[in-house]
Amino acid sequence: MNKDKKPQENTILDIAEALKLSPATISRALNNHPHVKEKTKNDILKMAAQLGYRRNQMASGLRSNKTHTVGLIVPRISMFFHAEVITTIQNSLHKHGYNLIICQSNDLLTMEQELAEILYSSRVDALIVACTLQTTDFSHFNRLVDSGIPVIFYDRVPLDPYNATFIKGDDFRGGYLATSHLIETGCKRIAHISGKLTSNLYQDRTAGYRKAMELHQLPINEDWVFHQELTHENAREAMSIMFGGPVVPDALFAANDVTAIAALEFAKENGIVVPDALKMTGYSNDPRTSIISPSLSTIEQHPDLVGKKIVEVLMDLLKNGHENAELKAKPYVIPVDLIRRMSS
Amino acid sequence: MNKDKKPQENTILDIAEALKLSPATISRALNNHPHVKEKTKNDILKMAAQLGYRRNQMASGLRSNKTHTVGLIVPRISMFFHAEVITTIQNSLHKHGYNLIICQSNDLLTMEQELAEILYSSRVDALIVACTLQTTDFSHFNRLVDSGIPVIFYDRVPLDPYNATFIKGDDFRGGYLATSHLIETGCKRIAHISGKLTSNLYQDRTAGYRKAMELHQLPINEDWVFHQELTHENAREAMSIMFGGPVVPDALFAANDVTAIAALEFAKENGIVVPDALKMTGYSNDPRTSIISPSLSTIEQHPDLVGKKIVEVLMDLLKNGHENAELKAKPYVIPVDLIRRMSS
DNA sequence: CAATAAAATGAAAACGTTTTCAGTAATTTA
DNA sequence: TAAATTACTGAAAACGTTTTCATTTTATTG
Repeated sequence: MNKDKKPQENTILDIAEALKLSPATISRALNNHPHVKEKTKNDILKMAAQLGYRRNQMASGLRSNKTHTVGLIVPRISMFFHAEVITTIQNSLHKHGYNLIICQSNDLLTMEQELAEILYSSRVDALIVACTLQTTDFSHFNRLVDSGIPVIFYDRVPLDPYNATFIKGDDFRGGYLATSHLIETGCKRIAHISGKLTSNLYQDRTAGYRKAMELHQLPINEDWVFHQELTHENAREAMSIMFGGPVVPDALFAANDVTAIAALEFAKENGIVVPDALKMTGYSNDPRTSIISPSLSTIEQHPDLVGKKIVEVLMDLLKNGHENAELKAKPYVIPVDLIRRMSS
Repeated sequence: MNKDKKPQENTILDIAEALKLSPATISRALNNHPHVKEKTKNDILKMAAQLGYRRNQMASGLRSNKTHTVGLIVPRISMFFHAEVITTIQNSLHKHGYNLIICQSNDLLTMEQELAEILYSSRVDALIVACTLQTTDFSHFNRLVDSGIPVIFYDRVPLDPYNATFIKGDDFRGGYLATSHLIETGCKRIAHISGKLTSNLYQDRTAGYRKAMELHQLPINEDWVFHQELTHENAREAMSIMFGGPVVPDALFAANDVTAIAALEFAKENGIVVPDALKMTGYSNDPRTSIISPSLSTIEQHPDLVGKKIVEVLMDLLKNGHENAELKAKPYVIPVDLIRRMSS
């Protein structure tokens, strides 16, 4: 191993000196700027490799005001959907030569605000955000937006018109598909456990549910429509309320898989046979839904497509700046699909 | 919103000018350097807040050679264990004022090498790595180590003596616990599906298995010990080999949960009743293991403890430099626990 | 072959901090 | 009160790039 006193980094100046060229030329060659002779460029590249040169991102960033780093704020990376989206984003960004700083808000608004500040002062070139469920005010992103840093929202996106790009799944269609499917299998008394309506996700999924019911002229029992935090416990609670009554549902559309799984467990424990007595669908295609028995029907959100689209839009934004107003105007909607399994 | 032509960033110079002080003093105050008068410091802090000042990390990093950013290379963030570890790392680093750049190698050695290069040139202050299963040569990290950048390995760690800190689960004990448990429930013909022995993980888990068998004077049928890539398909293949023979195992210790789940599915499909005819344990406590029926016994690796320890060691390394040779000498081993469930 | 245009290179000034060294103000000591 | 400390502040030089503008070299044209 290197035993020199100073394992000094080789800089652009070292290359310049070795080749009797100016640092300016070296810089240009390294960024393959058009106006540098082919031969000199090759020489420079060769020498750079030989000296083990690595660009100092900080110096570069300081001067050019570009970090080649993108920030990401997400509620929790352990949520399957997000993990998949992140993976895709990361891999595609990598191809474009960008780094990704991933931050978790733990679904806490204060954390989200703090992270936005930090990423701002880290001078990320762009920011990708999946909001907290509580986020209804977006002023903590203003700083970024005002500074001309592209901010892209996905999945959980602003409800009010906000001057940023966003990419979302077709939650309305998802709700509609899930509910229609249950109706087609012959169910008439369809319950729905959903999240708080502060989030676009649940507004849309619920709207899809209502639309499907309406189209098939089925009445909605409002006692069977829940808007609550989608935890395991809340799901069991809702189930016990519904199945404690005189009339019980014959189907359940759960707005996420955690709830569906909890409901299924409750059913199994209480002798409610799924799918005979109760048919069910979840939402997100969490890996657990295919493992549990009976396996759960659910909605596939195509996290890979979401991730791809995010990067695609992002690169466009970074290249062409914000001139392209059209880009910001229209939200991108990623299609969803129903996955039929044993539970329905 | 700000409609000025230039929403210019306020710098340290703006604060200096506003307060008729020198930039040096501002810098000191902002880094609460001891030698600055309490009153001036307060003035400066107040003015900084008023001007909405945010330190420019790149300028700061360029000058001080510190980025306050830590790199992380991990095979896949969607693996439950890693997702949990990362979450803990991120949250604790955040408290210390550090950012985390998370990268996925997709379990590809070439990717790992490339990422190490990139993170090096991004000048991360430290690097945390969970290696690829194929990684047996670690020279791509030399560059970092030689430059004095702390490199910490966890989970999948170098086998050969390598000049870096590492933190691992007690895989030997995990293998031993799982196997002993199966033996205690009365099993005698215990099979073992494990990963390739190029990784410390499987070397140790297998060693634990062998030790337990030996201590209880049970013979090991080497046809029932598999070392293969731990995929769904391979697991089913192994099962079909074992259960195609004249004598069949009465227990299986699978070296990860994916394999255990696949094996359990195979058993269910082929009328092998778990746990009556076959008892099983997995490894990692993936959320799916508690959902599947029968629920799978497994080994809890305490990802939160792993994450905490990583950051603890890292901070020590960053503060005290590498002088503390003792730190590097001894590997940190995080305890594991057996979780008993219905499958055994 | 001169005149001009185009291509390739260089000199030097940024970018926003931190830090060394020196200097001034405030405090203590003799 | 002068001398010697100590506490605080400032001037200026870094850090390693990129970029503007000027300059030199090379190619093209009439």
